[in-house]
Amino acid sequence: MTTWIDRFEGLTNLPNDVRDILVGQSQVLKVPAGTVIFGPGKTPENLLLLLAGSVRVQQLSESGREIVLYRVNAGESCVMTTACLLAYEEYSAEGIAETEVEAAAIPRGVFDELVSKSEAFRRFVFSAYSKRITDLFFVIEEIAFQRMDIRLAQRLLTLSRETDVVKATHQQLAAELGTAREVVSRQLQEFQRRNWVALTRGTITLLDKPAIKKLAETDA
Amino acid sequence: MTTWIDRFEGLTNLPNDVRDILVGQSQVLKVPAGTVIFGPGKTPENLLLLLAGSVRVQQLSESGREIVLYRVNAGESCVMTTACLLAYEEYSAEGIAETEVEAAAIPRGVFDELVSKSEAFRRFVFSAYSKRITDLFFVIEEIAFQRMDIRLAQRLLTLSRETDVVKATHQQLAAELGTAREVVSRQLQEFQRRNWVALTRGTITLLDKPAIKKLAETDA
DNA sequence: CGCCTTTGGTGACATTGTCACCGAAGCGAA
DNA sequence: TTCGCTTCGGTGACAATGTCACCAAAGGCG
Repeated sequence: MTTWIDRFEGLTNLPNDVRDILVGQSQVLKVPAGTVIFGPGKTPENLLLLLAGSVRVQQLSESGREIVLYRVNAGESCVMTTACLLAYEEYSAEGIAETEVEAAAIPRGVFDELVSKSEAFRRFVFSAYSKRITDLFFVIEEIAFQRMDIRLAQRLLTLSRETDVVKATHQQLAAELGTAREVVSRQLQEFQRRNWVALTRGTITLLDKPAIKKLAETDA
Repeated sequence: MTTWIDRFEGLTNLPNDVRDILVGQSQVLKVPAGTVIFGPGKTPENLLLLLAGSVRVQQLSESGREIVLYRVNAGESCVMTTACLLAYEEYSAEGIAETEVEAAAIPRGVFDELVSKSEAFRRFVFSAYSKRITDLFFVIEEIAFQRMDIRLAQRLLTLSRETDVVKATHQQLAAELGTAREVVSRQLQEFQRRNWVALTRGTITLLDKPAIKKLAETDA
């Protein structure tokens, strides 16, 4: 029998008893876009394994500025939810459903039981943690050492996916990169001047992806 | 009987059988200052629990610049070593013994066994992961949003500990903060002009800690 | 249509990063 | 000791980025 489990690469080889626990004790749920999955004052009770949609994890500073830390996509687990369960310290990050999200929710107790019983599940969990940590290392390196025009080019390519359009305000792009709106506006104007993009209110159309890609890969 | 285990807050309540495994299957070792504990091309075989000394974890960029991510102190575990064991992706961080380090080394297999058998040990491990992740969130927030003079003031206070002296070159301080030497030099000159510090080759003497502290806590 | 909110543009300025280059401080060997 | 080398720190010019105040255009809504 195939279940949602098979969508997770790290979980395909679980023994049957573990699969049964995972399927039987968890619940598949849907949350609408915009839902705050976790955040200050909102501790999740479950570990989420994303079946569809994506969750944006971002940091809010006291000064009101934001920065996107990473995204959790279908087939990945949101380990911050397990981290939150322990709530080591007050954290200031929050996770928001960017699209409608379908996920398998594993209650805390079941999570603990699975970690105890299954080596494969342990691997899955620790591997997810490691990935997030290396993601954060990457974010730090980008912020500290990478030029803003290169980071913006990279982000535009990421956000456009297979299309040529990015639906986002300059303010939202600034939050993606942890910078100020004016900086994004100026960079986009420069890209426009080079005929790389067309700008309209709320959307950036990529006219010359190869050129943008070339900049994005500068020194990478 | 007291063992090194009692130096770890999260491990004091382990059942006896788990304690026995931990003590019997691990090895206490010492490494000299400057040893690279883990890093690109150097995968550790053990989870380290620090009994004495400290490990500096830092990121190297291709361009040759560095930034200190966090430090692991006595009583803490170096979870990056477990992350490395899984080696999700190639990581570019490295851990270096800042002082002589005494640590309990838990082999990979024993670590896995303990995670499986003991709920308390699981808590300990996940709590350590959570702490590191929140540490990294903090680093990101600092880099992205905090002024350099404030960050330098904070770092000087941290590095001086109970003394009034920081033994470090401007270059080393720049690596602490992920900035350029010139920036550190200029900020220190400004501090000197205000009679907050005295500068000699390789050492910064803090003359007016309260004033430095006041700056460090600006808007905190 | 007119009002209002959101979005983006602009210039001035502060802060931080980069580059090229220099001089001073220490260190070791002759 | 003195010479020569390396490391450390200082400096000015400039580029890139962040901040602030303010304005104008676009779109939504009654």
